[in-house]
Amino acid sequence: MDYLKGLNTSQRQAVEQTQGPVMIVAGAGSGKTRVITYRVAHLISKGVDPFQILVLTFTNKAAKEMRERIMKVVGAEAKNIWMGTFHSVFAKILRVEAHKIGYPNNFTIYDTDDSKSLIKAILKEMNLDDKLYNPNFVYGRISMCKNNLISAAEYNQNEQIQAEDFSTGRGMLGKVYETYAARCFKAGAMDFDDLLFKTNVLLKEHPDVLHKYQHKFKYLMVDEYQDTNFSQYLIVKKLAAVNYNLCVVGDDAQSIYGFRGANIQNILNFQKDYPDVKIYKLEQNYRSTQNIVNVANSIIANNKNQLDKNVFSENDIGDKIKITRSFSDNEEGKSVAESILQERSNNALNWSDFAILYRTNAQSRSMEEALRKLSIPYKIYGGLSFYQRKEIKDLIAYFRLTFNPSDEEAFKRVINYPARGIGKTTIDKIIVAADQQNQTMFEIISDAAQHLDNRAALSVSNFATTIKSFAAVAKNSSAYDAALHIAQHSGLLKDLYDDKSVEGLSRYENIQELLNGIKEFSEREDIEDKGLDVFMQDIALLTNDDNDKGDNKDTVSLMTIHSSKGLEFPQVYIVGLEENLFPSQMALNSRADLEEERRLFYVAITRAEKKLHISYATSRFKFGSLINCEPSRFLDEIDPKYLELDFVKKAPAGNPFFENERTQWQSKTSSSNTSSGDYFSKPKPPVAGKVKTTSLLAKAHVPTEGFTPDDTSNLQVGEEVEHERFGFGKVINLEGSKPDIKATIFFKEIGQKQLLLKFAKLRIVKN
DNA sequence: CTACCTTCACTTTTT
DNA sequence: GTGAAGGTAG
Repeated sequence: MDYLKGLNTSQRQAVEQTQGPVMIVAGAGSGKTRVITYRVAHLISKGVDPFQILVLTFTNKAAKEMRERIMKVVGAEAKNIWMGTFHSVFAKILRVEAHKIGYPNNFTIYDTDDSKSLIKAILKEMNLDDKLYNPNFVYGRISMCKNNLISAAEYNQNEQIQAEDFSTGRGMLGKVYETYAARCFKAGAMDFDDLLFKTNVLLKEHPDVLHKYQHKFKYLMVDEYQDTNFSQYLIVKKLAAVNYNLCVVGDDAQSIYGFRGANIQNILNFQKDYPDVKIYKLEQNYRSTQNIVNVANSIIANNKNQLDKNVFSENDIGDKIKITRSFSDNEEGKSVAESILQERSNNALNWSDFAILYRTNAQSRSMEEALRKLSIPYKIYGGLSFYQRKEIKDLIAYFRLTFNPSDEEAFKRVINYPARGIGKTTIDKIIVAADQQNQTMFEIISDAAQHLDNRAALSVSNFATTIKSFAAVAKNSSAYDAALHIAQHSGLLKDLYDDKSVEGLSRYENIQELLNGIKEFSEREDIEDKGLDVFMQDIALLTNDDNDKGDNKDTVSLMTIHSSKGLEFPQVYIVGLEENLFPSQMALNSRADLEEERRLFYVAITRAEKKLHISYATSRFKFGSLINCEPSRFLDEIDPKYLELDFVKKAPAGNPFFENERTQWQSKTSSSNTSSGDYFSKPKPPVAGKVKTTSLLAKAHVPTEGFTPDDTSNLQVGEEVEHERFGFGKVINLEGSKPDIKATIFFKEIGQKQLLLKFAKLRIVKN
């Protein structure tokens, strides 16, 4: 057992304790992944069938990485382990069992956009104010309910919830939830939360199914246990209730998904659920310097609610943590980019040794700009994933509709894209008819003549025929052939091809890339059924990093702190340490939220191996206008002895961040303006006050009194006309023939315009 | 019905 | 500053 040699005592104990409940409390950088990897390898080497091992992770990235590492130890057998995110594993199980709870096994998975769009539609149909019933709020509320296993029926029966809703004027929320659930069901669709919620329903209502999986999975492991919500907690608890071989791994200090329903109590209370649990603490950090670990500890010490542990490092003491102040977000980007350039050449590092971490995706822009100006290669992780791009979602919507014509969101997405003359009025009629007849929208258009007048009925039933023909083609073709056929015959490919703008070109390329991906899938030899329907099944669960073709280019990494979890870099820059940004403004209302932000900062700090840089700006653009920023309270929580401030010669007594803010800021500004070698456009001094844009149409033309449009069918080039809003102008060209004559008119106030004479209301000015 | 223009909301984080 | 949504001219 070679692999056991490389482990320290507690790591090794955790690996060898394969029976019964086990909790591993793993501090940051303490070799957690190693332990899980070896524990699984150990199980297999002891003769456990990989098919009986279930490993649940939180992100696709973690699952992928772990599988690769296990593969290195135990070889190809690792492929047979059940390993994946909660969502993907239970989606896979539901694909087998869904019919037992009334869903088709080929159910669609609604992503967040689909869910919100459905909620908006429902609010509109119910005539509810979408300010009061903000779709984001409603979605969050429904999501929270599902994560806590509160069904729509229970929601409506719960007096406390009802009272609360009525008191805030949102008495219809329960009805919205109910309708939303019913519409998803009707569409044969599950949203993200349903994948867990319905798994719970399945296990509860079908003891035989529960029994089957309890016996199938003899060993369970859950990574990032601190991030589980109640729904996930209960699934795990039920599945483990026969064999009790449940091992959970986590770090309460790194619980950062509370906003998504994660319940930190799940890990804090694990011992209560399993009194005979064996607990192992991994406290030695192998990743970071002592300075970095100490800073992280000094931050997290400000939180109250946590498991007792003492993370330490025996690595070098290392450099102090460098704190940089800039006067604007752009300046911050510049200083980070310059610092990377310098650190790289001083220490002979690669670009990939650097990461820039931020609180919100919006912050990436100023960083990107600065990196680009210095020709530093970078890659942004997260943000809009490939599969969330409009054109990709459009094509996938066609696929979805092909296999599940009930899919309402896919239907609405493509019914009139590319344009086929089916407008809002027609769609509204379809919705009403579907509701009245209790049929799906697709059923209505399959029988269009019944519900619509001639012209609309024709275009709509053509659409239905097209989709049905796709289904026929898909049945007998490989995924790639089917996908290509659909892309072509839906008109989508042509529509994108015709768009020669820069964005249009990139959209077309994206579609090509998706098709290439499907082609690769079609050519895989490890899968038997290579139909497009199989390719489609989990596409909603895929995220950005699943599309990476493992191209290990040497680039600086940019990402949010959330997506950096589990990663490590020699040098880390954490940017935007400002009040209302980090901690986020949304987190200032409760102690629990603020503690979560602090844990987030802890996660960020502990990504760094050798050197940590922190920066903040005293002003930044938000919502397009400039605001002033104060340094984050978290900075004050760091013991100054670990810090190096590059902007204060000698740290003033007391709080080093607030003192003399103004004078320091001014000296920084003037010095940076005089510094040479400026690759940047002149730093713009922050302009106090508003930036006003003057609208061209600010003052509309006031028509001459008694304005009445003339008959313009015989209008001639050179004549002067007056338009109600555009003012006075001269006809400079006429083209086309009656009644579709198009006139080019030069208006004095607003410039040239093209107008169709049969519509335009013009008065001919007589000289 | 479509195209364009104006307005407004948006920035927490992800499966 | 950006993208979606709604309004309105053609």
